[in-house]
Amino acid sequence: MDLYWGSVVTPMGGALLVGSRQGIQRLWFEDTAQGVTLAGCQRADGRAQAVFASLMSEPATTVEQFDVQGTAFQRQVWQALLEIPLGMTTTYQVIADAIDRPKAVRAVANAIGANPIAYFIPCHRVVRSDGGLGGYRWGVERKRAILDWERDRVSRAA
DNA sequence: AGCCACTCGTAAA
DNA sequence: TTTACGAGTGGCT
Repeated sequence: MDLYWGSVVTPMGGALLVGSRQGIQRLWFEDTAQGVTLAGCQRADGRAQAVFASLMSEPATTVEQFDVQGTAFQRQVWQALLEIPLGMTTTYQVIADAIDRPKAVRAVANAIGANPIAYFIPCHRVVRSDGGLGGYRWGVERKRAILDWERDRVSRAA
């Protein structure tokens, strides 16, 4: 199997990263990482941190860059998330339209909630059509914090 | 069968 | 204007 795991420090707190030779499998924020199974994984903090750093400087653009498991529908949704630019937000409805399933908004939201790779598959950039923030598996406060942090980063770069 | 990180139309305050 | 509620909707367990 050849799975490794390690702790990494993200701008919004510690996280657990699990990966294989094919790429990251999961990235979970530590304070809500209950349920993550590390059985059969070798601890390799250095490797995890290197992969993390590389993704921070060069964001992924396709789901193939990760070793994620999911249904065809979920992978399609996650791919759409990777196309949202840093510092921008979109809505659940826009994602549903983008994958050509305009009526499956709710299913899209479920798929987004099932995203196994926090932050790098940017589910935090999806908000409600009515202007509300929507939900976040790791707490809406963190969702807001990530969005603020990203906007700040973009404005500094400009 | 039942659960949802949604959305829209309608209605009441 | 804002808030509340019902129904439509579809993937997933």
